[in-house]
Amino acid sequence: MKIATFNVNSLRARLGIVIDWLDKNEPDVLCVQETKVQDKDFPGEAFAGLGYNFVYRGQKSYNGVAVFAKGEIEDVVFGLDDEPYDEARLVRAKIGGVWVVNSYVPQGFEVGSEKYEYKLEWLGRLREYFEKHFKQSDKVVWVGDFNVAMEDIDVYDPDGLRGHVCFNEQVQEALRAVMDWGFVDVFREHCKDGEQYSFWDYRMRGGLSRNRGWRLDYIMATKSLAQSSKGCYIDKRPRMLVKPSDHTPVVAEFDI
DNA sequence: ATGGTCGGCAACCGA
Repeated sequence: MKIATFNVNSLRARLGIVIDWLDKNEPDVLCVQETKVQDKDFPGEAFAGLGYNFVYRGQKSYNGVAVFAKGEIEDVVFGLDDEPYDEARLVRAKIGGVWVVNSYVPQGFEVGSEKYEYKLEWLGRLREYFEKHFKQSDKVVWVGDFNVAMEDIDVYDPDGLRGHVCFNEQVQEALRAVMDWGFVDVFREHCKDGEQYSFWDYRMRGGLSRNRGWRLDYIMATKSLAQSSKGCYIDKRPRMLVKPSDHTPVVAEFDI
């Protein structure tokens, strides 16, 4: 099973890129974030034409998640377990015997702000979510834009960026607490190198050419599932296109 | 170099 995650920064603006990527890479599952489209305007026809099933939940202007799969998508539930549910940031579904959880973790604005506190609380609630709905022995793959870089090698300038809303000990501990429920960082299992990023800020001049990036997009798997992973890679090809997202896809293959 | 660029959507917000 090949599964991918991609923050598309508007599905409609990036529709051609996403369709082309799906057509060429043929993942069994693609999870996307920041679709930025209301459900009534979701561009589903293009994906149906490729033979993909899909579920989605969006809102006006911001957020939005979707899951595309070759197989049946079952037991779909959007959002966390209590208010605010944030249905446009989280979805779980069962696909081919694997539980897929697609999340768009709040970015947090700046340390000390209400949005930052919300981000920390959100990660805390996500830990409870996994405790409630799954067992560590289940095959669970948790993917998405986590808006946290875990280690120094996951950002281009750790000393300059330390304290950033996506790179400080507090958010790292919050994400670590979720991971400690029972997840393995599949990319890191296969690649110990630095300078392996999935996000480059549009505002950073020459950010991509100088590789001034962050690894914010993850594929996590429960231990039994991670043991079956054959590989994991970041696909930078979409960043070479005319209208790239600021993120790029991360892909993992499992021998199941 | 205390900046910069996107997308959505109609003035700024979010990233």
